[in-house]
Amino acid sequence: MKSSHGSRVTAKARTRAVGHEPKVTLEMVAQAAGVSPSTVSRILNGTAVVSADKKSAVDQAIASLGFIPNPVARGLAGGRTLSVGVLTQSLDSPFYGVALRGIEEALGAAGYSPLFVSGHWNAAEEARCIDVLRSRRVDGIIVLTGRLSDQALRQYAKALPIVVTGRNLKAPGLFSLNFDNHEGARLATEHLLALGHRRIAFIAGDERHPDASQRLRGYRSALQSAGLPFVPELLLPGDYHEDSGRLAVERLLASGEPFTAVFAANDQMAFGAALALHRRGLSVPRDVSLLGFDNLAGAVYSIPPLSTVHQPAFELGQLAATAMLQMLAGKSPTVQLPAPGLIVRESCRALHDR
Amino acid sequence: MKSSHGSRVTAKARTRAVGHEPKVTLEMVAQAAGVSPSTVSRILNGTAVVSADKKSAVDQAIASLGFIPNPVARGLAGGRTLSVGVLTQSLDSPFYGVALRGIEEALGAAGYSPLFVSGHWNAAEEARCIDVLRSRRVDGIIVLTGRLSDQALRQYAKALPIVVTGRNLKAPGLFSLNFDNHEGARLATEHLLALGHRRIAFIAGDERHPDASQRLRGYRSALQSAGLPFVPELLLPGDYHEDSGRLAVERLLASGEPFTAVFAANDQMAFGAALALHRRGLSVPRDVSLLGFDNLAGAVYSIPPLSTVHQPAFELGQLAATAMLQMLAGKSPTVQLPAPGLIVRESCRALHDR
DNA sequence: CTACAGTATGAAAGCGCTTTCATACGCGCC
DNA sequence: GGCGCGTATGAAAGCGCTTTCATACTGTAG
Repeated sequence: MKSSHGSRVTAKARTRAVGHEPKVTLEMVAQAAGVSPSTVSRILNGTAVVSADKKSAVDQAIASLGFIPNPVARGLAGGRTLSVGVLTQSLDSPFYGVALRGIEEALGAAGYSPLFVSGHWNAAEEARCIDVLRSRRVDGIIVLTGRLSDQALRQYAKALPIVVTGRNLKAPGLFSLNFDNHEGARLATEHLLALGHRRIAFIAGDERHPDASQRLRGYRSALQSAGLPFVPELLLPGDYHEDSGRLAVERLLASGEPFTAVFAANDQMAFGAALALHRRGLSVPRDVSLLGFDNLAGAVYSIPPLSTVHQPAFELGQLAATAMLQMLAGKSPTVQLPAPGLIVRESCRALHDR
Repeated sequence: MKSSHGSRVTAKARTRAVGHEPKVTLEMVAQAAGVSPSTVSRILNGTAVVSADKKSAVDQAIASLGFIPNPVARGLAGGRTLSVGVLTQSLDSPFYGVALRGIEEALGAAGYSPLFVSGHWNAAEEARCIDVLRSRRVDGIIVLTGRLSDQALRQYAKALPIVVTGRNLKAPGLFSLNFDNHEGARLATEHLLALGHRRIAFIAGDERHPDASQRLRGYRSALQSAGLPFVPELLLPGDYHEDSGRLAVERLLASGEPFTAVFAANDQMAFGAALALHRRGLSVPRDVSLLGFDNLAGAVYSIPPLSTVHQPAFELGQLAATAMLQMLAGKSPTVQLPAPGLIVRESCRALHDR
């Protein structure tokens, strides 16, 4: 640091001069209220009983000085940072983006801040993200799906409260919030069945995702309940991205396998499928019925508007955050996700022939 | 995960199993390397010259202990937290989501973490967000558009480096990164003009957004250059959301005003417009040509694939972060956004008649 | 050979808060 | 009335790091 023109200017003084922030500290509050810093801290955190008159004096000092506790100092001293880490897979996912919003809202209302990191569906990267979060001393971590092993998660939960979505595992310090994907897929398939469809293609998601395999099982179990055989040729692999949906339909069309409906394991693949159908001059729903899963914002504006299974992304985020808050407060989470529901729009039609 | 030979459990693994972090501190590193904490800190930050042998001893101690500096303590002591605040408007925006990913990536590569907050297009809320960020001692703030006044931004920049997108203002400690919306809209309009369209409707964005009004001006200036009159009836108000696009087209259709093309100031409104057209049995591009702006991920999979102006959201984020990093390093940012470009897909057709 | 810059390093003082720990002050009880 | 005990409060010790400030130790000029 260069010392400047003769006069001693400390870094601190300089920041003050430039930055407008008066930087009120807890100590100043204590002084103004005529009490000790410990007392102020106790009032701030409700850690102990203080006499009513001191409390009011401190409250007043806080108000008049405009004191805002420094979360960084708090984090160092107390071990709590009032921040919770959120491990998501990508920030720009149309589905998880909404969940993040839910998390932010619920956390913010409680004075907590979320710290988002993206694992990009890669266990090693996710593990690195968790390390970042822990080094930043978050008070807890919300894990949105991802590929970390249950084992790893349980491990983390020993050090820090964890809320995880898309899994079913119980462990101390660990709460999981799961959506009934099986039921959702079953519902969707039944809808198609009820409309008279018998040859329903299914575009699956990556089977490493538990939710993807659950959806597949839901499809199969609806078929089975209807006494219909499972036709392997109608099961197309996908990866939850648009392009895999497009490819799947192209392959299906090329195979010559007859079908009257396509059920995609998520909306993004349904969008891709719609494009492939459109390119072949096939109209939805006249020639082929199309059904998605997730109820993304875009589903309303696809052409035609896509029928789909509603997955409550916003609530998912909100509830995950609520559960975390409950754990942080030492309570045992009680939240539960709403049941799946079908959203019927215009992409499926009833078959009258056959 | 690396596999260890045999069934040996490392000490680290064992401590983890107990749920007790090793918590290596700088002091332990110092001790292990036989130097003082100050020296370790100096090596970590490159703040001063240290002899080569001590440096290597420290480096080795760091590696073998697996030391990770505690950002919280760093933040308290040094005033730097290696985190930068990002004020976005909503986490689940298809456009800004991508920008956030760019920011995360560029920041992460430099060891910084982003702290996202959403202002929801509300100046008061944005101001509150900025306060949160400052109380968390971020080293700088990236502001993605928003409604804060230039004045307020300049003010903030006195205390903290600021990078802002979607504006053109110069101030000390403030860097702005702007996309040429006017040119983009001009380009797009010219494209329609070149295809023979003469009655081009324009669905505008909220005029309070500088970019929205720039796009409108681009549209008008292209019209003017072509010697075409500006028809007020063809200018429809919108708010950048899908539904306003739908409504705009419905109103336009109801008005009876003839038109052969619709240029929406962003893709989201174009999607809404497409739906309204579809509902009226109008085909894109056969009956009406449709052009968007932004080149959202969904534009590729809309039906038909939407021609649009490419706005480099990812680069925008990346470059904003890079600029911030440069400012943080005491340099003056040099980054610049790429020029607008038209993405021609299948939503516009050439007019041969008339 | 002493004196004086110049350097690498260590000791120590914080950063702003939380949390023991200790102290003084009642209070009821035998 | 002395003893123990519970209670409100303050003093002080950290949390893990950065950053003066001071100190040995160079090397070189006088």
